[in-house]
Amino acid sequence: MPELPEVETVRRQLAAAVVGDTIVGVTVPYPKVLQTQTSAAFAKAMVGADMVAARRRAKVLLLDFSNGMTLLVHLKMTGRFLLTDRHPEQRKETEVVFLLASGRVLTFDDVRHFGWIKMRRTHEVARYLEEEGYGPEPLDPLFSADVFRSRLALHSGKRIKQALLDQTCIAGVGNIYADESLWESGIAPIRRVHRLRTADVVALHGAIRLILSRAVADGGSSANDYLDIFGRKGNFFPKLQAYGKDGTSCAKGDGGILRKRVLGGRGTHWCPVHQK
DNA sequence: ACCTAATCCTGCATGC
DNA sequence: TGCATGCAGGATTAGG
Repeated sequence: MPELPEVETVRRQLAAAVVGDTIVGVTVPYPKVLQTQTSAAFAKAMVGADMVAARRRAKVLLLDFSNGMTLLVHLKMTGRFLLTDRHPEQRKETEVVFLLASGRVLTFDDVRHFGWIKMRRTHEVARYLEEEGYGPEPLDPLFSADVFRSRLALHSGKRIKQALLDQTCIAGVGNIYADESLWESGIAPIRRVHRLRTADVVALHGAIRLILSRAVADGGSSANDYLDIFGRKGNFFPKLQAYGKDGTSCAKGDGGILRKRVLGGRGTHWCPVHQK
């Protein structure tokens, strides 16, 4: 399920491979994915537009076009862009097809139809994001432990796992990297935020940045469905130490057996020995 | 203020 | 083999 590292990987690939190309045709086999336009209006606006930038905020891709519009794309769990040299075989999960001037085809697929695409004027995107209230970008150099502490203070009564999943607290962290960061920093997911000591916050801050940057460097994790725009899996999955590791012994070497329980509706994995 | 359940949706794993 | 069940989950929302 795409989180910051997976979305960032897709962003980089689109920036390198698609920016500069021009959309020459659009079809929308699954119009419900478009949250702000009809298929006809969408196609009319996009045909002839050049992709001029691929940005990201939280888990949202921001694709800027020369027509002054930006596509905001959320992959949710199974959304994916796929870039191919020639027109792909028809797939029932394909939601949007972009024909490019280069002759290549970019599709947006989503088996579970959770993802969405919105269109906004590029100059209004900053305001849109402001209204969504996303928290700081964890890999931003300005995201210090102090900033993290002040964000957490807005969620003081929650369990730390749920604060990490709240995009208004910190942006881009999802279920996998929340569990990994808590495992790395030795904090139990059920801990209340206001019970965290400064040293805990500093450790967690460092763990989030370390793990997310490593995962970005590895092209993300393919735990279930994630594929990049070339249909390849990410390389970080084998490096996960907590997610999906329930029943196995803790890699910290403390003799703990990782457990799993549902917390806030999300499968949560942790080591009962070193995570306190 | 916080919690859980339901919702959206399909594929896959499990169990009988 | 085939059928039913449940589980996975990002984010939002309704209800407790």
